[in-house]
Formats: sequence, C-alpha cells, structure tokens
Amino acid sequence: MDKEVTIYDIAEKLNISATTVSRGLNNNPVINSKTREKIHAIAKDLGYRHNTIASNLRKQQSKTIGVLLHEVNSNFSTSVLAGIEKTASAAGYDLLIAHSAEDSTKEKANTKNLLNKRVDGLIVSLALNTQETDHFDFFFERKIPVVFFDRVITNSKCTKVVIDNFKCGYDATFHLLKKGYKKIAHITANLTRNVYYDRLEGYKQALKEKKISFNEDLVKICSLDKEATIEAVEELLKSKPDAFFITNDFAAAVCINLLHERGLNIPKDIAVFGFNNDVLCDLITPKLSTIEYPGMQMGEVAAKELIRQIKSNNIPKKTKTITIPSKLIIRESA
Amino acid sequence: MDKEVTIYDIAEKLNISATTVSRGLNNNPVINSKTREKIHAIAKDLGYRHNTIASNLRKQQSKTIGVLLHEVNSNFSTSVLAGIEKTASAAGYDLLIAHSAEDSTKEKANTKNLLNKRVDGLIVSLALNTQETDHFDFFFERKIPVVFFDRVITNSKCTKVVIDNFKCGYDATFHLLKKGYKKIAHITANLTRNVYYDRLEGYKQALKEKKISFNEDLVKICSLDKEATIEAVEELLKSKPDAFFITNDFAAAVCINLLHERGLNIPKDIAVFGFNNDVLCDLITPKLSTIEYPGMQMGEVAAKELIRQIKSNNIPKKTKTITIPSKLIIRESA
DNA sequence: CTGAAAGCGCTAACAT
DNA sequence: ATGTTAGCGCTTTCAG
Repeated sequence: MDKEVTIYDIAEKLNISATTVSRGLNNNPVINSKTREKIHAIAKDLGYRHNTIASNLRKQQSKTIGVLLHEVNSNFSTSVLAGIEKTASAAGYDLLIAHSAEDSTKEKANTKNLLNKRVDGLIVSLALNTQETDHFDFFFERKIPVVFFDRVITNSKCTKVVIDNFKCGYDATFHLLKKGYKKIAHITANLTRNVYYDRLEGYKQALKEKKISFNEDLVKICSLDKEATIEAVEELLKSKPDAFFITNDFAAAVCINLLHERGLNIPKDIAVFGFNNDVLCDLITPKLSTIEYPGMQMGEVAAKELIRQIKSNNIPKKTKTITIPSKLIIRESA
Repeated sequence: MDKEVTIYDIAEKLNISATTVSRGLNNNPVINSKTREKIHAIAKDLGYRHNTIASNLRKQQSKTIGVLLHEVNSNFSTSVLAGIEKTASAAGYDLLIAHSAEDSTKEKANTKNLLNKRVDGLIVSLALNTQETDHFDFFFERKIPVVFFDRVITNSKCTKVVIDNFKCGYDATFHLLKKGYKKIAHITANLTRNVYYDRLEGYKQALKEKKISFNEDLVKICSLDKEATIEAVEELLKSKPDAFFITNDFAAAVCINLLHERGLNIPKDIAVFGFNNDVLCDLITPKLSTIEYPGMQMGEVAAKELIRQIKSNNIPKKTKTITIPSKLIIRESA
C-alpha cells in the first residue's frame, strides 16, 4: 500500500497544526472559513481520506450496528434487512451483518466478534436451535443496546419487536373454521422459538373455542424447506385433513403443488393457509391466503428503537415489547 | 460505558508486560504456555474483550470486505450475499454492506464511506442508473482490490464475475424459435447495464440466424416491478406477440397472471420465458421456463477472487472476467 | 521467552 | 481562531 496521506501532511503543507486540520475537515464552525477551505482544497489535492478507524478508536465508538440474522437467504430476512439499512444509513450508521445459518454455535461466535468490533448496538433474530442465550449477556453487562426482532428471547429482560403471533395463529385457524373446515393440519417449525410456539397456541385456542379437540397427529414440526415440507404434507394427508395451516408461504406453495399433483382442488377439496405475505402469494394458483408479516416495517422499527437507545444511552430496565400490526390477507386458497 | 478492560489491566494483575499479554492472547507460540494460560484466565475473569479497532489501526487493515449492492430486497441479491458471507466468514473477513437502492448518488456516497472505513476490498454490483464510474478510481489508485459481479463496468480494466448474458439471451430466444414461436416480445431493463444489453444482443442474434427481422416495437424497457411490467405487457400485447422473453422471473410471473386474466393459455396460445431460476418458477402454474442464474455461486466466486487478490496483494493488470456457468431450465411455460 | 519504547491517525482538553 | 499535549488500545520492532 502506498503511504496514506494524514492530517499531518496537510498541516505541514499549510504550516498549521493537525488539530486545526482535523477541525477544518470536520467543518467545525470555530475554524476560519478561509482556513477551512484551504484545508479541504489541499486534502482533495493530496488525495486524503479520513481514517475512520483511528477516529473511532479515539472517539470510543464505531457508528456501526451489528445485525445478526438467522438466515439471509429468504424474502422475509431481506425485507427486514432493507428496513434496517434504510433507517440506519439515514442516521449515519453502518451495518455489520453476520448470519448464523440457523446454527447456535455460529451465532455465539458472531456475537463475540461483533462485540469485539465495538458495534454500538445489536439487532438480532435467533437461530432455530439456540437454547441458552448467555452470549448476549456480554452486551447486557456493558449496557450496549440489543433489540431482538421476530425470533426473540422469551425469558430475559430485553427489547423486542414482534408481531402478535398468538393472534395470527388464532385468526388464521378461526378463519378456516368459520369457512367450515374442521380438520386443520398445521405445519410449523421448532417450538422453542416464540414465533412458532405462539402460533400453535393460537391455533389451539381457536379450536378450543369451536369445541374441536386438539389432535396431535395433525401437527408436524419441520424445517419448512421443500423436502421437509413434502414429507410433512404426505404424512399429514394420511390423517385426511380438510385444510392446511402452514407457517410459511413458501412451504404452503410447495404444499399446494403437491395437492394439485394428487388431483385435489383448492380450496374446494382442501384449503391451504400460509404465513408471511410473500410476493409469491399473488403469483401462484390459487392465490394464497396468508398473514401479512411486514418485514420492512419490522426492520425500520427495530433500527429506530435501537438507535434511540444508543443515542439516549438509555436501556429500558424492563422488557419492552413493540408489536407490529399484522393482518389476515384472504385470497383464493382458503 | 463502564471502563473497558485493556491488556494493561491484565498485565498489571500478572506483573508482566502488555506485550506479553498481547502475544499470549493471540496465542503466539513464542510465549510460555503456562503464562499464556494465566493470561487467558485473567482475561476471562476480568471480562476482557479484544479491541479490534485499536488492533486494526495498528495493523493497518480492517479484515473487512465492503459489499455494495444495487438492491438488497431481491432473491438474487440475497443468494449472492449468502455466497459472499459464507466464503468471507470462512476466511475470517467481516462484511460491511451498503446498498444503493438503484441510485447512483447513493452508490457514490457509499463507495466513499467504505473507502474511509478502510475495507480491505470491495464487491460491487452497479446501480441501474450509474454512468460514470470514477468513484471507483479511489480504490484502483490505492490498489485496493475491487471485484464487480453481475452488473459490471464495461469499459474500465477490472475484475468481473458474470454469466454469459449474450449466450443466455441467445439460447432463450433460440429455444422459443425452435418451438415455433415467431413473434417474441422482450421485456428488459436499462440497457446501459451490461446484463440487459448483452441479453438483448443475444436475442437479436438468434432472430438473425432464423432470418427474422428485429422489430423494435416488440422490445420494452422498464423497471421490472409489478406495475411497470403490467404496463409493458399490456402495451406489447397490442403487437400480438406469440411469446414473451422477460429478463426476470418475478416479472414473468406477473406477465403470466395477466395473460391468464385475458383468458390466454400458456404455452399453447402464448409462451413465457423468464430469467434467474428463482424459487417461484417451480411454484407457479404453469411452471416457468427460465435461465439458471446461480447467485450463491456468483457470490462465492466473487468473494474467493477478492480474498485471493487481497492476500496476494496482486491485482490483475488487465481486465479479468470470470464466467459462471448458466443454463436453460425448460419447464412448462415455454 | 519476555520487556521497553514507539507509533498507527485521530480528536479532546486545555491553553493561548 | 489556533496550537500543545496527551492518549484511545494495540502490535511491532529491537533488545535482552
């Protein structure tokens, strides 16, 4: 690497102090505007670039937000990411993004790395198999703000941005029941994650209100990818359900394909209800009824709250839950 | 913020020098293993965390790769991102991600920011409306490796990872012609971006070989989002095409929906051919024929090449183009 | 195997 | 309005 130009080089050239140069470059109003202009001119001339690392070391901050995602390769994750990016960059924060690939071990390593990188705050969605969450204690102890979204910690005191998963599970199931479907299969994922647990509880509650007893055989836990979903649907079909409530639109679309192959008509013979309101809902046949799950908004709200906590240096003492509105989107499949 | 523990605190506690502590923490083999263990123990005890910022300042590196995306909210972008992330994190690099939201001005600002942040290298896909590319000169001048992928600079000497867009455009068109379609409409985006330009050239070449004269009225440039696509399809239908070749699967799916609404049978009345091999291709009816566009692999290759250049400190003097294999995926729609 | 000294580039406190 | 001094926390000589 060629020698980098520093503020000292500029100072020397102008016969002034490095301090003045620093102030000039930062447009500190205390500096004579003539001097400031000269500084900027020489800086440009010499090809100076601000050394954010040195500045950050001195200022003891990074102006960077760590984002810990369980997976980046999904529509929902990216919507959230887009929301975070938009809000953070508007406030002058950079994003350091890590993803855990649904692996708790990697999540821990990433947490530590982001801590070392001195991120000013952290936005997290937990990996599927994360059980203990003590790797976040480092942040809590140091009073570095952490905001969880979607897949959140359930026991610890923390800030979380979620949708009302219980209500969504309830509403979807209730909608199916109201339409006359009685034997509703449910495909979902690891119940240690709040999102899936709460939806299942909502499902149960709706059944209860309609005096339908809960049948364990109608519930399948799987990873919601294509193969796992096909397996789950095939298994569930043995119990002859008249509807599927699946906590992921992609998986629901896979299910619809399989039902079509079996010659079933949707929604006449069997209904399918998804979750997320992914773009694909509108593009498949029949169009998928689902729950709107506003990822972009979730990202925006999470980032906004985190930045607020960073700036005010004020972390809520108690659990703070922000609930994003969600709603039923009824299309053709149910 | 509570006072952070530094290597000096550890040194004091053990009555050794900070140098030794530093070496111990970095597992420098020159240090007595007993001493090393003691250092690690105390470090843990005091809640020490490595200060990457200070370390980076001293070492004059950041172990960070800047990623400049034109948009994060798409399946393709995220596949690439996942590929980059996987490769980079395996090699110990962090990702600083910025997106330009298809805006050249934002792209420039991001470039500068990443430069200041001392990223060790840059991976870029250009915004739709970027014309001049002198904002990358800062990197070239400083011999900081830059790898472009997908939407690349066409004139300047640089490293690029692409698919053979010309061939893809040719193959898709040729396939349609071979199947007997003769009046092929083409919907694509801004032709200053190589990807769209090259595909159009491929389209023209295939027509030429089949002695079909190029008809400008059958080509529409648009942003490929839902509204723009609908408008483009409606406009093109006036020319009574018997096939659509659309350079984006999502837009192709929107087109199929619209054609269904018009009561047209696909592929009997009219064919639709997409681009990307998005997951939705398999889920819509009819299943979409398309071009496989391996985003994940593109990301992996781009990151691997960038890291190679960083480590070897060896930037190719001439343009280096890496072409990722792509292929036709024939399903039901064409 | 360990330590002393220096310095990465910047900015904040304290002068003037 | 500008300058002096010091130090953020680490690693890298160089010396023992």
